[in-house]
Amino acid sequence: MNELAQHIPSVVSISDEGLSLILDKVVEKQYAKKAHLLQVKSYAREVFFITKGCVRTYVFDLNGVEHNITFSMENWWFGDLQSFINCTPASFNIQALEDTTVLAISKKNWDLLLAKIPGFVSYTRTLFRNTMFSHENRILQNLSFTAEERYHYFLQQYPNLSQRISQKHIASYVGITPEFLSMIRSKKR
Amino acid sequence: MNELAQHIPSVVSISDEGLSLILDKVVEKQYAKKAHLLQVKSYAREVFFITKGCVRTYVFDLNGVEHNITFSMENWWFGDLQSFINCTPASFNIQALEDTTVLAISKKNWDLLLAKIPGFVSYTRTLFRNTMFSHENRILQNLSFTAEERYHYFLQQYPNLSQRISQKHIASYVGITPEFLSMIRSKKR
DNA sequence: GGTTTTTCTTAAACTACTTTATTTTTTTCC
DNA sequence: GGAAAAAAATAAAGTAGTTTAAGAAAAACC
Repeated sequence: MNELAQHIPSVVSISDEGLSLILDKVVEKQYAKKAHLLQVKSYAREVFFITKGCVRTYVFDLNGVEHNITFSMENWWFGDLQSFINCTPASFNIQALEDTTVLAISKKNWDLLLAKIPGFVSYTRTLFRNTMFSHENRILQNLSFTAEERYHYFLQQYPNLSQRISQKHIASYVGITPEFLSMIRSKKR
Repeated sequence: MNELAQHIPSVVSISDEGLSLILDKVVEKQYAKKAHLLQVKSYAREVFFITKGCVRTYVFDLNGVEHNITFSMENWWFGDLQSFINCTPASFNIQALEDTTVLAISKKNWDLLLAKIPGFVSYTRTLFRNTMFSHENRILQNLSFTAEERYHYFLQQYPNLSQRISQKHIASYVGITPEFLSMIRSKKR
């Protein structure tokens, strides 16, 4: 829980009681590499703060091809917020890419914390905003960058992650084939 | 103001006093076709609710090429939220594509309404969420759709807008050249 | 209302990226 | 630790989308 106890005060100012109430409401869970934390069409009953490992959020397109939308690693929140907040079926799959430890919070406790702890309201608002801003940036990258530029943007946005996950997954995130990513990489040396 | 007075209660339940206080704090403004409501590097001191006309939000990439990020039309909120909320220089340009009437709200009044009116908090939270969800969808479209599919997605997401704005701007939104959009369109008949 | 400017169309040559296929390297797992 | 499976590299042929150019249509503007 330590990681979350440090993360929240680094984003917003919050009372000690508020912080410990939040820590009270999260549950540690472990997932083996390749395990799924969420599948499309099921319900996202929790969102997660990751303390160890990494996960990918991905979808299948109409042709059955997988596309990685985001990666999440230590000290990031993730989940299918759309499904979680509106209680609708999930549109994303989430899978552990390494053995992964998370802190999970249920919808009931989420709403309870929002109602009781003003610091949690601003904390989550900040998280949402940042997510929105990074999405805006990503849309822009996709419109204006070449494959090679998008790959380098990935490298800087997810430092070290390229050593931890397969190129296949990076290529899917960047929006190209693994073969073409391989070409880009070999050109560089 | 009428349009906004109808829009807010269609999204959240709100007291009559709350609603009229909000209407009190917005200012109607007019912009001629081609006028700019915001330029990159200036400060977004207001966000806007559009009652007549339409605008585009766009950027220049590193090669000086314009890319349209979103269009906004009647009954939509728009603005550079990142700049508005964090008081940082804007990263977007916003330009009227028709003679346009908006209701503008300043940061000061925005914060005042957030503090005073719980209904405004949930209203804006809903708007932010929807924006986030539509961004997620757009990222997915960009990764998995062909140019032709993205064009048809534009047509259904912005009904009627294709009759109001030039194909040049649609092509830029879809992420292709006007020439290729012209080819896609001629193929269809 | 006619001139200028912008937008749209069409087409040919070109390029960034994909597809398919084969081989090599790395990882998984009993 | 060795067999099987998955991932990565390389290369040739194919395709979606770009570039350039030039003419036609529409819109903008004194």
